[in-house]
Amino acid sequence: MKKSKIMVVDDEQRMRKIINDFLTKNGYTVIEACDGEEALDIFYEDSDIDLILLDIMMPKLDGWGVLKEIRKESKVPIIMLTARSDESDELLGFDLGVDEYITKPFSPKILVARVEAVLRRTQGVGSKDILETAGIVMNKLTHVVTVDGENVEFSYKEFELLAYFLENEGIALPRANILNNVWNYDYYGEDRTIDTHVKKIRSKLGDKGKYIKTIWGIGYKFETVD
Amino acid sequence: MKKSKIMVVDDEQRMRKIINDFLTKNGYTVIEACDGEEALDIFYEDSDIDLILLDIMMPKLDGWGVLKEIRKESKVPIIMLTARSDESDELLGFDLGVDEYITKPFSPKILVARVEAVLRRTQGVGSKDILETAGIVMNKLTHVVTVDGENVEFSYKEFELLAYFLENEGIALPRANILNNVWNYDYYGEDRTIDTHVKKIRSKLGDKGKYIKTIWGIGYKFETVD
DNA sequence: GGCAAATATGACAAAAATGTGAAAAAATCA
DNA sequence: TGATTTTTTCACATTTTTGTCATATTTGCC
Repeated sequence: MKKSKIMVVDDEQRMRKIINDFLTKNGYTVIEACDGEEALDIFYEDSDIDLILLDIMMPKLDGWGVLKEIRKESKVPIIMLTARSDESDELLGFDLGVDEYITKPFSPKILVARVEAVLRRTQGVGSKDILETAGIVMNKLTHVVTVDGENVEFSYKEFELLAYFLENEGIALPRANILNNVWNYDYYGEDRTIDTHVKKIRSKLGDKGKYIKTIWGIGYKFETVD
Repeated sequence: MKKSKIMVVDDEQRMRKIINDFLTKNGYTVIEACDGEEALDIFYEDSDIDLILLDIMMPKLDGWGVLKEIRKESKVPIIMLTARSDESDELLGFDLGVDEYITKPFSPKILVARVEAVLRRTQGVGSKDILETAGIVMNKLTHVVTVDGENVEFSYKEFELLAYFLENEGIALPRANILNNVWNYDYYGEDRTIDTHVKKIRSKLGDKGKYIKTIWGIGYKFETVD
């Protein structure tokens, strides 16, 4: 299996080194960022980061800021590093999409165990090939989609686009992002092509077509709320 | 059943990676050695190796040397990788206790088939030799296919391709995957060759040809649903 | 409400992918 | 070697998908 790439964001050089060493020893590829802004820069540059270890207390942009920013357009798993175990912090974080907490100081074993657990949870067999929400089941392996158990045919592009929506459930996706992720990078056509595909997907989804919300002036968002 | 551990000995990094990938994909544990001396070191260290894939041409200590050395004290099954099919080499090898030969370049299927055959011969059990679905029966050992009891002739490539389909029943197979798994790794021909073979297989399967579904923009899928 | 901008929709044409038959190339066999 | 079989390529027909456009509708905002 491919080595997972982990970004460690912490302002203390020593802490970064400790974490880096342990993760590297356990077969992970590690990238370091020393503050929130750098973390965002790296993240936007390098799209294949599998997990982020994020310290809360940092200069410039703190962990919460980074978290919010990233959650606007990605569901990459994030583990927060917190100095003390503060319950209110944790509650806030889970709402914002934190996957796990590690309280400093921690043992290397805990670190690796949590990282592995989160990665297993997020990229484990099931979650990778089968997307499921609100009665819509997409099987990427068999390339079959069922809506409330009924088989529905999707063309290649439609399939890819719907998959992208489901993989980013709850996230507002600007047209530019959609083009970048579902179309080839060398596609220079109209934005509006997306609209046409969305139209077709909505109609094929029947009742559930409404879950593809239009975000006026931005793009679309898949959300299973009425 | 316990995963078999296989040691791959070859000086070419690329070759090791190819073999490693395919064996790992097929559920084996793989250990790599990049020359004869390293192979012996590893073998003496790690006593529970179940099979060795041994390249003949290597610097320092070549495949024959490793073979002789290991045969002094072990009967571990050994498959030799040879660049060309040289009969005198093969005869020499069988005398020295070679279990099988694989001539480069080889297809992944051949690799896995030989490995499985040797392991079966040496450790018993195993049975992935007969594929059967919807009235189509393929015997990989005898290379005989029957459709509803009627014998149908398939050429080598057709047989391999159909077997690949049956082994992956229900899974959408991209053309690239098909090429990688059914053709040799050094095949750089057209995608469309697959189409031609599919055409022939479909016609030979008669009614059941329809079970090879076309997945537009992707490739094919074998599925016994109408 | 009315206006401007953005999105939805249906129709259509362009583009892309596949099916097919035949010929070329390669491998195999006698 | 020549003949035969298998495999690959090619050209063209066919099918499906995809993108664009014109028009209708909706939305945000004054």
